[in-house]
Amino acid sequence: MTDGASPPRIRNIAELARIAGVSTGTVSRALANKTLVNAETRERIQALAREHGFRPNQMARRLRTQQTGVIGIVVPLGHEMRQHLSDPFFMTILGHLADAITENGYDIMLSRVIPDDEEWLERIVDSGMLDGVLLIGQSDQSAAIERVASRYRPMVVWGRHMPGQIHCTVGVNNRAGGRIAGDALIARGCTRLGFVGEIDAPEFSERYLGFADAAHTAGLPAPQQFHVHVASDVMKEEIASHIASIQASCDGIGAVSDLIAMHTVRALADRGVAVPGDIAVTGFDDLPLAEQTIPRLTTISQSIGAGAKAMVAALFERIAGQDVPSLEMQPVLVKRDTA
Amino acid sequence: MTDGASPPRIRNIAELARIAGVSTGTVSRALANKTLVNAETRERIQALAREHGFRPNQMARRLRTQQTGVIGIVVPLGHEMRQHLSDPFFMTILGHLADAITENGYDIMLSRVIPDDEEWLERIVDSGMLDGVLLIGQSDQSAAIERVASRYRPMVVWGRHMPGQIHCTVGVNNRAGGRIAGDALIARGCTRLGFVGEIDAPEFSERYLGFADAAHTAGLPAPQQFHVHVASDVMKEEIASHIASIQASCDGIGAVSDLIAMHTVRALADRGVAVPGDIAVTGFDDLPLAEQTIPRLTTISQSIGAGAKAMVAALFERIAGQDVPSLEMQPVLVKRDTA
DNA sequence: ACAGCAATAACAATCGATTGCAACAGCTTT
DNA sequence: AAAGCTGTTGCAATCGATTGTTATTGCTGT
Repeated sequence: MTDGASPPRIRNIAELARIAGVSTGTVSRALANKTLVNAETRERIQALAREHGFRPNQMARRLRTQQTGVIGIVVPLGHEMRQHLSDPFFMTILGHLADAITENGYDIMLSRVIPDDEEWLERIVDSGMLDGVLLIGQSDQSAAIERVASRYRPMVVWGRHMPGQIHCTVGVNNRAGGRIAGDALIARGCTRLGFVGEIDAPEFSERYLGFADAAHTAGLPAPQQFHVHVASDVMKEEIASHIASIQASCDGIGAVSDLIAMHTVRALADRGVAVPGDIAVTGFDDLPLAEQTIPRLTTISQSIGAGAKAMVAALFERIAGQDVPSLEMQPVLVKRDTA
Repeated sequence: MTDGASPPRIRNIAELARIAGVSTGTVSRALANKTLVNAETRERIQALAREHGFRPNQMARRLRTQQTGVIGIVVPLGHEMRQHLSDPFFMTILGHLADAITENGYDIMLSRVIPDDEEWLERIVDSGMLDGVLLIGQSDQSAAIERVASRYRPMVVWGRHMPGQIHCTVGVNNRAGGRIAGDALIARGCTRLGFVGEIDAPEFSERYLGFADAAHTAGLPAPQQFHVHVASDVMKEEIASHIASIQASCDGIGAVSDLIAMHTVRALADRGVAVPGDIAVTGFDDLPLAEQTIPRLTTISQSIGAGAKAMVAALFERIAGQDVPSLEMQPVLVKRDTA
C-alpha cells in the first residue's frame, strides 16, 4: 500500500504468470492456495498479485467452475399485487434473507419480474448465474413455478403449500391467521366485524376466509368487506372513502396487512374514533413498524424473520443435494394496543 | 408449451447449432436477432430454441462481452455502525435504488461488507461482475473509496462531499439538517435542548454540530448529549436509561434518527409525558414509518427517494462515460405532530 | 461469359480462469 | 543401474457464447 507506483496493471492470470516466470496453471493454483504448488513459489506469486492489486476475473472463474456464489431473490409481480420492491413487507423479508445469505458468504442478486411471458422463471434459473433461487410470493404463477420445480431443485418459495405440490415452500397458514384475528376481536366483545383489504390474491382471500370462519363459529354474520388494494399509492384514499361506513357499521376490524391496519387506525383517529375503545383493529404481518406506531398495532405475526431463516436453510440444504419438505408456520397473535 | 416431451435438453449453443444444421456463430446471431442471418433461418432457430427451452449461458456471454448488466449495491459496515442489512434506513434507500435500477433493466447484486482488510472495495470493483457500484455510506472508509475512485469511474456513494474529494457522492447536508431541527424546536419555544444519539460517525456528529449551532445563535447553552447507538439491539434500553434525565432537563429533543426519535417518543409517552406539549421531539431521515406513527413524527427529510434516483441517474451517466459532479441535497423540515 | 457485388453462413480466435494429465527432477530402494 | 516414488510444474482442453474474417452462393450488369 505504500507503493504508489505499480503502474503495469495486470489484467489476467497470464500476465501474472509471465512476470512470475511460471505457467498460468501454477498461478491459478497458487492464488487458490493449493498445496500442490511449492510453498515458496506460492508465496511469491501471491505477493506479486497483491503488489499489483491483481484479482482473478470472477466471470471466467464461474464460467469454468459452473458455480457462482450467488443466490437470486426474485419477486414476481403478477396481477400487479405489489407494485414496487420498496413495499414494506418485501423490504422486511428481504432484509432478513439478506442477512442470512450474506452470513453464509453468498452474494445476492435481486430481480423484480413482471411475468408477462411464459418463461420468466426459466430465464432466471437457466441463466447460469445463480446457485439457487428464492422466490418471494407465488403471485398467480403457480403453474410456472411447478413446471420449473420439477427439474430445478435449488429453489424455495415464500407462499403456501398445496397438496401434491412439487415446489418447496415456506409460509404461514393464512386461514389460521385470519381465524385468530377474528377470534381475538370476538373475544374482546366485538360483534360487528369488518375486513379491510383485497381478497384477489389467494393468500389474502384465505385470510378473509379464516376471519369469516371465526364469525361463523361465534354465530355472527359474515364480516363486511371493504376493498382496498394492498400495494397502491391510493391506499390512503381508498381507506378514506370507506371510513365513514366502517365507523357506522363495525366495532371490530381485521385488516389484511399491517400497512392497511395502520392507515385505518390513523383515519379513525383523525375522526376522533377511539382505538380500540370504539373500534378494535388487527393487522397482519407483524412488520417492525407494527411495534413502532402509537398506539402499537395488535397483529398476526407471520414470523418473517424465522421464515426467512428457514427459507435460506432449506435452500442451502437443497443446493447440497438434500431434499427438504415444505414448511408451514403457525401464525400467532401479537397483542398490543389496538385490539 | 403443450409439448410435454422435449426431453433432449439443450445445454449450449453448439448443440442447438448441430440440430439446426448450422454453425454456432449463426445460432448466436439468430438468437440475438441480428439481421446478418436470413430471416427464415433466424426464425427457425429461434423456434427451435423456444421449443427446447434453451437459454444462452449468461456467464459465458458476460465473460465474452465484458459487461454484466449488474449493478452492485454495497454497504460497508465500518465501526459496526449498522449491524444488519435489515436496518430501516438502509432498507428504505435500497427499496428506492432497486426500483430505479430494475426499471433500467439492470440486475442488482447486494453485498454487505465488513472492511476488515485493506482491499474490500478493490475486490468488488475488480471482480469483473459489475457494470457499476453504488456504495451506501462512507463509514470510516473514505481512504479506500478515494483510492478506488481514482481509477474506477462507475461508482456513486451515498454520503458527503469533502473539498478535493474525487469520488462522486449524493447526500444531504447533515449540518444544515441539524440546524433546521434546532431552529424548529427553538421557534416553538424550547430553551432546554437535548440531543439523543451517537456522534461517532461523521454524518452524525455534523447533525449534532448543526443542532448546537442553532442553540448558539439563539443564545442558549450547548445541547446536552445523550448517547444511544443508532443501530443496536439495545437501543431501547439505552434510551430507557436516559429517559428520566431527559425528562428532568429538557423541553426539546433532537434525535439523530427517526428510529431513535420514535423510541424516545414512546418512552416519554409511557411515562405520561405529553409530546409535543411537555417535550417536543424531532427525528432525522424521514423514513416512511415517520408518517405512520401516532403521533406522526416531525423530522428532517433526507429525501431518500429523490436521493436514490439521483444516485442511479449519476451512475448510469458515469457508466456511459460522462463525468458527473457530486450532489448535495438540502434537508427540509417535515412538520408533523411531535414538534 | 465473366467481373463484381450482396447476402448469408462457416471458421476460428477470443474472453480469463480451472484442472486432468503428462513430464521432469531428484531421491530412495533393490 | 534400473525401477519406483514424490513433489512440482507445464501443457492443453475446457466452460459457452461472441464476433471479425473469410468463403460460398447466386445474381446483376456489361
